[in-house]
Amino acid sequence: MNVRLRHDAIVRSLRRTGTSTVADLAADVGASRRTVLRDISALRDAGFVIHSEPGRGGGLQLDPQSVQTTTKLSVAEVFALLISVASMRAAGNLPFAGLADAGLAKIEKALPRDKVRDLRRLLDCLYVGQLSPLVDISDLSMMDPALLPAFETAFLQRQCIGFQYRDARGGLTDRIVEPHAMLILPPLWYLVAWDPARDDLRHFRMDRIGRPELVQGAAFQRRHVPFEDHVRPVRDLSR
Amino acid sequence: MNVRLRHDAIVRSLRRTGTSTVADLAADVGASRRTVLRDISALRDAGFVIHSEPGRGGGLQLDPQSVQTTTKLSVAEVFALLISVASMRAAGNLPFAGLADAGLAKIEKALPRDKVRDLRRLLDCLYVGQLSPLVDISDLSMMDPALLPAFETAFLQRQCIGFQYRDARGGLTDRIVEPHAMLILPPLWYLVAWDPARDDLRHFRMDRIGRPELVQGAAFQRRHVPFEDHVRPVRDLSR
DNA sequence: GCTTCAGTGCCAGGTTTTGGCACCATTGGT
DNA sequence: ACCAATGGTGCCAAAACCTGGCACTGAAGC
Repeated sequence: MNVRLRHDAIVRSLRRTGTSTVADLAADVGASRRTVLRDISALRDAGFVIHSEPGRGGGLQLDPQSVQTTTKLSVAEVFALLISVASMRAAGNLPFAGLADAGLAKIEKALPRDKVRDLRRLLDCLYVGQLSPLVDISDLSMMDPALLPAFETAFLQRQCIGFQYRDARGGLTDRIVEPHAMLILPPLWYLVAWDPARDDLRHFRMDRIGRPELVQGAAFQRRHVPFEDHVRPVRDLSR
Repeated sequence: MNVRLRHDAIVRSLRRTGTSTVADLAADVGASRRTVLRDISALRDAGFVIHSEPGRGGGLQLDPQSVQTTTKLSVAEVFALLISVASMRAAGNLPFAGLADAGLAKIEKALPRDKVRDLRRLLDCLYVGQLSPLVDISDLSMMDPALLPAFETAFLQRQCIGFQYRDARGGLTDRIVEPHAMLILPPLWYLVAWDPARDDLRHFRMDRIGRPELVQGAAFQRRHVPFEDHVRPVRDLSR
């Protein structure tokens, strides 16, 4: 097992159990006691605060304060993984097509250890919160995943996208918009997009969007306009 | 020298010199030609586009675009991850926690088939796009990262958070709100939060928020209200 | 005094990384 | 046509690193 993954596993285990002994951890992550001790030492070097108590009833305990750091680290790891997926996708063709067994094996081996620091820096800056306890992410009834690839392409290539939209009153309209962002407010997803026809920034509920398709050759009209101009209308949101 | 550091060094060197040969790189980072070639291969797997030209006057060249592309994709996927990790962190034991853990562990092992499907589904479902070409992620002038930890805690622990807010007209008000989500619409960040005092959902520009602090003991008033109720006002956004 | 625990030092075995080598393909110059 | 410079690959042995076992110490509780 990879060192980094094992470190993560240890941190997760500690967070889950609260307190556990080195021997338990070793059994948990499938490594020897000695190795776990080395890992603990490394984690401490990396900034994790891990309390230890010798003697009967003792054990290791991860300082809850440092859990933030913990999460960042593991996020960084997963993120690294996604980057590799992304690169595979870029190299290949279809969205996530590369996620075959071979691809995953490749992820495991080939790369992204060198990316991790960059990622961590990114993650320090990029953050999102959500009202998690109220949300079951696995309930995606409000969002049809099949829609996403088209939007992904539109976002990344600054292409306009057309779709049918059913508004709050049930009326159907055809839209061609420049997609800017997703607002994820579980369980609802909103597309934040500029509607050139209405010269306004609109929010579309993703679950009301149907039959999206890229508008070939229709790049953003505002391509060369400074972004500030683009975003200005949004100020309305902030009241 | 560490692999990761060497990869970094190679990328830096390539960026600095524009074009250089494998032999030069080897001398630069203090490794053998063979090792540098291996590193180049790894970097390519990781998504760096490195052009190469054999023959006299040839050499390696790092495609400046490719670095951006990598970043763009990463940003898109960070969101997805943060969401899953957020839920993982909060729930600790619910669906996604298992999936994330399993995903990582399996990858490490060379993966059972059935989890691959789950993982793919996870990746398919969690997604976000952004108008990347217009955005320089490193420009965070509009957002003070120092603010984030407090908000993270507030999100995750459903604690109210208080801050000073300078509204569009420059007036200062003190707010105590229940934070729901971040809307990231580069370069602006918005906090989407319920303001109990005004009984309304508001959008706050993060760059107008000052001196945030958790309101100890002030959990969300609406803690046990079904999420739908909570989110209903947002429908306004979708027009 | 015994047991349970964290922690350290050491070493043999195993795994991974590295460097050297031979070799091929391509390119531009002579 | 030939040569030198350059990227790229396969192979292998040596070097470096990681791991697990072992013996040990010290602290805490019973």
